[in-house]
Amino acid sequence: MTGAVTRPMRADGRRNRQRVLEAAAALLAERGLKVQIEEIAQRAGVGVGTVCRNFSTKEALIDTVLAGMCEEMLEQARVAQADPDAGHAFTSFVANVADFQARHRVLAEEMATTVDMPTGAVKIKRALRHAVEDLVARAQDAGALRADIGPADLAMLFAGIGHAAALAGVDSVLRQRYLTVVLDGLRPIHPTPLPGIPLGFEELDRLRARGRRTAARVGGHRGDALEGPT
Amino acid sequence: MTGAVTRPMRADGRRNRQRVLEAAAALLAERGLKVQIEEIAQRAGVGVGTVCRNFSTKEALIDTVLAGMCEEMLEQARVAQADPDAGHAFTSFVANVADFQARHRVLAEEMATTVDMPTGAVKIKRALRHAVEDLVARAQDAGALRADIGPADLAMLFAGIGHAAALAGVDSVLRQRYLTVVLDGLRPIHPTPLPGIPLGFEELDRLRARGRRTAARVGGHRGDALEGPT
DNA sequence: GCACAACCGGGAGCATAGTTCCGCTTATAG
DNA sequence: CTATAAGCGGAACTATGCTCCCGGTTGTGC
Repeated sequence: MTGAVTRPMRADGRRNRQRVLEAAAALLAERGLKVQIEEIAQRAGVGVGTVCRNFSTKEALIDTVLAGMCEEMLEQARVAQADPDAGHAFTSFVANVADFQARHRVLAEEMATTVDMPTGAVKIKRALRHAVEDLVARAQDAGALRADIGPADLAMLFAGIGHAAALAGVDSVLRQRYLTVVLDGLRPIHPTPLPGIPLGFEELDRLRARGRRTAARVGGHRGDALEGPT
Repeated sequence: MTGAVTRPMRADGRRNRQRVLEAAAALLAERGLKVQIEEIAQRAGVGVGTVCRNFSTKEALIDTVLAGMCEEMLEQARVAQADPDAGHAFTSFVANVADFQARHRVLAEEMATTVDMPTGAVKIKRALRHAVEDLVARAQDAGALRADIGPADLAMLFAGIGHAAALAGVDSVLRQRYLTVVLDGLRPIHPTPLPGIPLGFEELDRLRARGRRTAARVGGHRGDALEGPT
């Protein structure tokens, strides 16, 4: 499958690649998509050429980083699935994802502006979806989650929470506040029925495929502008 | 006060300026911040030169558009304030803002990525803040809104909702779903107390000022993220 | 109707950021 | 130890998009 058999790749090369990946992850986490290749190279202690040799394009690099993050999330989903208390499994998973998003600004941005999952992360993505479907279904069976919510609804809400979390930045207390509000809204005791029907991942995909065309990977370049409706 | 008295500005010039503003608003709404000046010019039926003469820079143009949007929001806040039912006033205002954000992708994006308020919209912003504070306080007095929420908390949640709404795109039903979830979470009947204290606008400002340039320097703080309510 | 200057269009110029290329360095095999 | 080529750095190249400018057009006052 790999060319590794014929040529094991030089040791220092492999090390550098790893350092680039780490530097990229760190910078993407704290600065978002607008980091420059040169910065990443500098942080990794290599030249830009090295970065570009390992990752033919900036997008490829970002995709690789994101794929790693997806794997991490999947792992958290697995942990949650192992929890015998379905309600707790669900809330803790949601909390972990929100926390994760807050720490990794890129992810939040990605989920915000675009939608394609990158690279060969397709497999991971599918696994993640199944895990989420399972967590949702079990939480609903256990009466810990309102029944009119679908797994993809959750994905959308994740995006929203992650967004608020990103704004809250380092303040984990604020993050918890908003997470709690949403979780309260997801409890089954609520009188207000949701309009429409629970959203599945297929519908979400269809919806996104349609609504996109404006989604670019490396979005706005501008640094500053406006504040909210405060 | 203005120089308008002495020099009425040529009629066609004024008309063109207006058309540019409208084109910009439309394109920003549907495509976000990454629209190009040239596109705007084309849509307005003028040359790029005309755009740049009226608005010295792209940012200035966007700021102007945003200022207009803020005014619109303020108007909606006023309408809500006129409602004698404090609870209904609150929910309808929130719904309007979410809807507004969904229709104007820029606003959502702006709220997402940046924070500085542009232009001389400062006055409008202040008025908007006071209106929101009033709406929140009255809703809480009326027992329609949980007491441990501050007006700035709301601003943060707005951002989250707006984000989810932007993802939902044109689908207003989906928008309604997520809005309902959050509104349910904001009801006062909830058992889960929110951590921290209600967020005021001053704290929000401070937080934002800090968190912006000082990028979230988040190492791996503890392994266990947020805990589910109970 | 005429003169003046405000306004217009769109191409040239400039800044930014990603990608490519090439001569030098250095790990690795024999 | 030497030969070889993988890997390295960073300058040059390229592409994109905002801003400025100039020659022509057109509204406006007389």
